[in-house]
Amino acid sequence: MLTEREKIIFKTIVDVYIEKKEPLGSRYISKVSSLGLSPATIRNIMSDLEEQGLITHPHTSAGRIPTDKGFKYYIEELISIDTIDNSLIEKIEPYMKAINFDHFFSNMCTVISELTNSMGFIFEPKVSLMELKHIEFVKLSEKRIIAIVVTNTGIVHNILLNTTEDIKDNELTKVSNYLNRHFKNKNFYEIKNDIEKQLLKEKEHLDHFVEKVKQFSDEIFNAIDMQNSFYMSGTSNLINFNNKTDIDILKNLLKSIEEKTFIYNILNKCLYENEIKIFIGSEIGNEVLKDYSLLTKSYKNSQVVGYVGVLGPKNMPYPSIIPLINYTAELITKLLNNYGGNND
Amino acid sequence: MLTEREKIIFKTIVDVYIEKKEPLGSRYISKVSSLGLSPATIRNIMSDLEEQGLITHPHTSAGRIPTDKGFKYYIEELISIDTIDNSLIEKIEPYMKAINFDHFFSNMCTVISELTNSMGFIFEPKVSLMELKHIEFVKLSEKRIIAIVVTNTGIVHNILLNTTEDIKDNELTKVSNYLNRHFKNKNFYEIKNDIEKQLLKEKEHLDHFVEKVKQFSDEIFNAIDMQNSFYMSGTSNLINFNNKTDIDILKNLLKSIEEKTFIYNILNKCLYENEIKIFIGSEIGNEVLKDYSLLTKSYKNSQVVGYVGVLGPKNMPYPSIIPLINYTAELITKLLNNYGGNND
DNA sequence: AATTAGCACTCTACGATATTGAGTGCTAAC
DNA sequence: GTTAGCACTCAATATCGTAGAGTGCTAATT
Repeated sequence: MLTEREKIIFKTIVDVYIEKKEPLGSRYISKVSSLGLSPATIRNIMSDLEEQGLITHPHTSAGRIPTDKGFKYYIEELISIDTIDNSLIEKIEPYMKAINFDHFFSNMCTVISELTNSMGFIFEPKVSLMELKHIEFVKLSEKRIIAIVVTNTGIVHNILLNTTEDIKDNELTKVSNYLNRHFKNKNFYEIKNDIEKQLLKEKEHLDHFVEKVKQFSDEIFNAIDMQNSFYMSGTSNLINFNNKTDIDILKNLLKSIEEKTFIYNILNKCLYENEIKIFIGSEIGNEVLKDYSLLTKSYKNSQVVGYVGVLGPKNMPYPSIIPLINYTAELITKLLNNYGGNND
Repeated sequence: MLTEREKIIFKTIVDVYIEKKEPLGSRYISKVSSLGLSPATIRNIMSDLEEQGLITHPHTSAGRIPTDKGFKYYIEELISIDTIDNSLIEKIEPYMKAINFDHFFSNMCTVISELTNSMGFIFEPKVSLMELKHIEFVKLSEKRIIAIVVTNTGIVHNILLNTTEDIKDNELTKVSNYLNRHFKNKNFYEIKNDIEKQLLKEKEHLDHFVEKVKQFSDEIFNAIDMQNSFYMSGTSNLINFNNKTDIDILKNLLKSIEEKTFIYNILNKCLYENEIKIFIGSEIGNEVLKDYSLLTKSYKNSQVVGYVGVLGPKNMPYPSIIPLINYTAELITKLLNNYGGNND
């Protein structure tokens, strides 16, 4: 456990490090701190802090920097996360005008990345938890049909269907009417489970029809389940700092980010989490990202729907970024719920 | 004009430079070339080529590299663009399975970038030239409606509409029926022009209705016109080479690419071009891209619909990449025409 | 007249070496 | 408990020398 004085010194170290992004020496901290202690005393305290694993130094004659554990402690114990700054909200507002949800999500990514100087991302997985609002078929050509599915979040999915035979327009209308009638406002998980049972009931009268519905809906709901949308913006911010970065590491970093798999892995760990989750350096579980932090928060309808977050330098200004992510997640939640509201 | 011998030497220089990506000395070219000339002779020829502006050397004691003009000459005069290699086609095929057009376009970008070790992109602007296949409204909540528009290319657009009053479901159906009946298979340009005239005819009987249709369709067709989709993949390939790249330049490069404006500018120059267009180095018109080349070709329906291309190192293997881009553009053209075929 | 050998010259890349300065750790004095 | 002082460490930077790749020019060769 840290003494009060140690806490003050440690917080100063992290605060100044976040601002200056350089290792801090005892002389400098002594000057900057309000405690009026000499460099030698600061050195002793630093030595204690290092023993506790909160700070470290890159080499013998370098100043101290916080460790991953140090950042964690700083975030959890030493800073208060207040509400978001009003000036930030003003900067977000203009981006909220959007012509559809795709557009809205890209806008949000852009504004997050610009305000945080990091990479902003929004991930929209697990469509299974969404509810069907409307389904519609459009015939493109004789054997090509496009299925359009709107969920309660207002997001529009479309799936190409190839058929072996020419299906008449009125047949298609029958199928969509049937699906809309029976499955509207049910979530995809329920639909996939119920559809077989439901169809068995009809079996007696309409054989060919049942066959069609089954074939289509299997294809559609499986395809939608695989449609994870991933929006991101501000990748170039990741090479803002860290001027000594090896070009090879950088390439791997960009490749990692492009492939997104590490983000999927992280987000899987956050399933059903309500609070903002913070992964610092090695916690991200990716060697090339050891100098970065990832913050993410879920936005939701009735259940978890997706994630919004940032990936940025480990020494990002947490006290202002954390409220921003919280605010954005709430904003998206609010919007989705509004749009998908109870009236139909 | 070059002599036959100069052409051979010059082609050798470019070929080898593309392969080795290093400045070539006279000694090496002398060995590699089949002409059996001594380094001194090669030096004389090189000196002539340099006078013509086809090659240059980074500094006094360095070997020669082709200039932008040199690459242009090489592409236009010295290589034959044959058909695409079969092994490449085999690699593309697995990516053609897609659940919708978004998916298909991203797949194509990925495979292009992987096969060329460059950044692959597909740009889909100018929706005005597309034809309306189907329009449909889905009510999300009392004052929120989502308009879903399918074009003849099979691409699905959706637009959020905010209304001041609650519009009944059957009213919405009327509007969509009206639009589908009158404007199906017309292109967006025609629709925007005709809609006012067309509506005037109806004015007599249905006043409120006309108002609604007009308001909606203005909003919808303008919004779609602004929906330029830009797909890209393989950004990290742009820092593959050029190991001495300054980190700052790299950051600007990524930022440029993220903002895409330079690509828009380029593509505007290519409007209605049928042949593949090649921009080498400074021709791209962007300082940070002076060591890159951009190849792009339009894919099309009845008129130009979009562009597919790559951005990669200036010394990319043009003889294999050019056919690949040609093939991909044809592939997309074929697919779009198939899907949007004449049957409805 | 075209080609080539030979040589002086230029410039980068690389490694070795020295220097500077920031910062620590320890000890002894306050 | 705090501080001053000093020896020590190490990264960063600059300086220098060398090796090597390559050129350009001239004179010799074919």
